[in-house]
Amino acid sequence: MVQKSKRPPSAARSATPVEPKRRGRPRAYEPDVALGKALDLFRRDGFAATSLDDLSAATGMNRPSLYGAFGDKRDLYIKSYQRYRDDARASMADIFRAEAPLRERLERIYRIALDIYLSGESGPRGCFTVMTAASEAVSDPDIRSMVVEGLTELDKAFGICFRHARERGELPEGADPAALAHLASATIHTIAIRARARVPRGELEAIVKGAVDVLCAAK
Amino acid sequence: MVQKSKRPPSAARSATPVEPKRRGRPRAYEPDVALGKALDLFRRDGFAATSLDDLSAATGMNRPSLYGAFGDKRDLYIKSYQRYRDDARASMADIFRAEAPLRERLERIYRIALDIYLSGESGPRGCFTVMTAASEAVSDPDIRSMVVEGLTELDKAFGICFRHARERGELPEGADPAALAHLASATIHTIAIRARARVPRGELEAIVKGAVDVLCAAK
DNA sequence: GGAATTTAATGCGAAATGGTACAAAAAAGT
DNA sequence: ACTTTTTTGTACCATTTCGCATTAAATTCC
Repeated sequence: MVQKSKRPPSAARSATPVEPKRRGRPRAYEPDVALGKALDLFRRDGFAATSLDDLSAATGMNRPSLYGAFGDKRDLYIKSYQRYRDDARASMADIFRAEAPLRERLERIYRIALDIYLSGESGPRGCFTVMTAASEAVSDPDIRSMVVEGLTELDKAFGICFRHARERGELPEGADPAALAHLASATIHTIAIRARARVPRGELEAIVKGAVDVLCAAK
Repeated sequence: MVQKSKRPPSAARSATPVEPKRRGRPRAYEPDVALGKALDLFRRDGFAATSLDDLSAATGMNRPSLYGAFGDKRDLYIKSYQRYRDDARASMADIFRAEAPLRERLERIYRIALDIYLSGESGPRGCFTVMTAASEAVSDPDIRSMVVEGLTELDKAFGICFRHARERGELPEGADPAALAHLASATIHTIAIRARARVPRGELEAIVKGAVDVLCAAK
């Protein structure tokens, strides 16, 4: 009894306009909700320490249903990670796309990042990529390529920010957008790690402020 | 048959001058060597995915011996982590203590870091703190305090570097040593993560170079 | 109402896991 | 030679783990 048993009220998420009248017994769960619960668990405990029983309890689906809906444990892990990346990308896309001064854009990105990393009922959940996916990346090529993709995507988004800023005169001509972008990504990574170690938000914000100051005043 | 069965040739490590004639059956393993093997495993697979059988096979000790020598799995994990931190600290201590120009010190630190993160027979081993300890930190207060300690230790060491550099005129008066130190730590963290995702050394070195350029030319 | 279809629920089973009991082995002391 | 002490090696136990086979339930189509 984890999920609410509402069925009629349209779709829970975006791309499910009208259910086209399924044939057999109706599902007792909403896949998107279940995937979100699985994501939370994987993010908290990692791949190995999360059992199918845990996932079953959290999603409200019994194991065979889980298996039928998402495949085996690794499939579910990968789908969870995809979902995490989609969510994270969506929550940052607007800011990266917006036309705002460099400092403001950075501050907003980092605020979002802190929200993501620090949320969680049983302690800060940290970043999926940093905390568990990177570990799996060594031995699993598929996860590895997702991690690399995520990392370079962030680098590129920051890179565009800094290039923009340089063009607008917010940064001197000699500034190196790629290097600054890597430092901006590194700041994301360092606060993800520290958040997981329960460093309080105030300290993380101080670290972010220092980083933003340096990045906005580069050479 | 993992460890070599040499007994007489003095001590393998530092603080074991002369064995004072132990009473019972002699050990078939050298604790330091065994701990190193355990460390490698934990670093590669994390806490949950490393089984006592794996540890037993890698160390050449059977489970009861393991248990007797190091305690239960968590004890062994913590001792492995302590060993890792001791080793890492030792390999960087000289550089942090040396009187050298800022850029040179940074470059040497990062070279050591890359050596540590990229070594490993079955893929890059990454950083213990970043890859596995931080994950455990949320739920285990002891591990958490070790992680926080390690992070702040690195911050402080970098902080001293930058403060020194400012006093010597390598950095302008307005430079903020603490902020720069956090960025230097963040660079350590980002290369640890990327190394784990098998990003090739060349790319990591490029990231480091860019970071060093920015940090040495701060405001 | 009955067949077809899709899902839920129960539960099995083989393997792995963390931990330990217990006897045999190897050394030192007497 | 015999006891004492310490470690090894085998085997075991209770639990957990993942995956699936099978049966029961709920819905649509005819």
